[in-house]
Amino acid sequence: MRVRFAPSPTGALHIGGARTALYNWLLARHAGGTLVLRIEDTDRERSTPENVEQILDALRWLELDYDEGPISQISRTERHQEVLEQLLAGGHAYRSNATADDVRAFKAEHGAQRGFRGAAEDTGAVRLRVPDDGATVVHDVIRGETTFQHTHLDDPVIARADGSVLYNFAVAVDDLDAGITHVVRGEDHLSNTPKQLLVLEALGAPQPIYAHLPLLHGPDGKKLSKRHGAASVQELREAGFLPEAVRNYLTLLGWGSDDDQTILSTAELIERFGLERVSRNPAQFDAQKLRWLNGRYLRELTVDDLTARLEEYTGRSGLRGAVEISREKVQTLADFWPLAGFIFDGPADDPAAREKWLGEEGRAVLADVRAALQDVEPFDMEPVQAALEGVVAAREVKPKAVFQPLRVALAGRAVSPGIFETLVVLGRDESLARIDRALEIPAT
RNA sequence: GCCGCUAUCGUCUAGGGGACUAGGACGCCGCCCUCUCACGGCGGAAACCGGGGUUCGAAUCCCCGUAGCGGUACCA
Repeated sequence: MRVRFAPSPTGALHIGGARTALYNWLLARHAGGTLVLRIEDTDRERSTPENVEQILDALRWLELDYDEGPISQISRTERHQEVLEQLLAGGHAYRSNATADDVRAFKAEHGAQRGFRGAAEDTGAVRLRVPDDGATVVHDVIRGETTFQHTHLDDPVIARADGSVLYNFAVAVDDLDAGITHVVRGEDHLSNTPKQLLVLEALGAPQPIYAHLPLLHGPDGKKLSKRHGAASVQELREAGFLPEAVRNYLTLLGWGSDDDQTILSTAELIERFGLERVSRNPAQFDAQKLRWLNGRYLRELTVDDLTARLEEYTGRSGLRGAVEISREKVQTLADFWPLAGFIFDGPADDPAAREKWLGEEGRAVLADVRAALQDVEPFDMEPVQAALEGVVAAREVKPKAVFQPLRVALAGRAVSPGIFETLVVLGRDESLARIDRALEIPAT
């Protein structure tokens, strides 16, 4: 099996493209086949080296490796010209100066469902000659057979007047030369497939096996964009998702295992993925579910691993203790700092929390807490907990009445990791200092 | 307009003529756990687009309609 991923470098790698890459990768790894990476850069206006680099970077982050390439389509210009001449010489293609207006006029005259046929000229763009009769049938693993009547097809332009080739021609030739056995790509290419098939047929070449994947949409059914949470791999990364969780989630968008299992490691995905079970309906990207899944993966990591990833993500170091007490409470790497940053940067400023918990009553409690913590020895979970529970018992109040004022004193907010854990991570000196500071600030 | 694809809970899906009073997951709601927020556990609400067929019997097969999406570029 030889598959390929062929993005065009006209922007960042979008989630839909990432899923296409992932499916091809899973297929190749499952079958012990070869994944070829080809950069479809025949649109020279929109293709940039920066975009190529971004795509490669996204694939690296997703940990999707390829076996051949990246091959630039532009680098194959010579070969394209050769094949073009071959088609021209064989009468399968012709030059024509017909414009889009000419095509429209033709249809106005012959009916909209009648495909455009041009007359051969000495100059102009190169059009592929579509037979007048018959049909081209696309055999698709996912969709079955789709028949395209030739009479409905326009003679497609396969090379511009300046000689540069167009997508539907280049893709057919490149897949052929690369020995691609399975073309797995988005459904938006289904309608173009007969054109590519016609090129192959004119060349007397065999057909690859096709599989057109359902498209991905945003929560509103529209094209995926940033306001849906993320549209590109880069945005996913910045949002603090783990590549392994993204692989799991993206695979599930359009495919389900036979037992409908949700959490599947990459090894399991490789083991179980197959084209037969790919869905035919478009799927909507659901950032909520990704978050949940990401949280599951996050909690599977060892503290050391998670710490390393968070230190890379935040650019800070010495995070281990804070990570250890926060991991139950975060779903993404991005959730960590808002929750635990106070440990390093000092208490947050939340007037509402202060007002609610550090009034007269709260401060009185805090004073007791301070006294109780002062002599705790050692300053570890158990003794600290015992000391605080002593305050609760002595004051005959609900635990919350003691813990919340303390929390606000330490974190500046009403939400934080567990209070005993937080105290221990901060240490006695820092904890007492923060309590003192809270007591100094006048009640509002 | 024309050509084509698709159609099960809000979302991702299981289902491939009787096993369906339609299963799972996210989300949502309730309860439990509980120092906040989470995590975890338990329970609940929630769907076969509409209409015709075929059949003893359709979520499952066929047709029509409708809707969504894609293509219709000298874009990819």
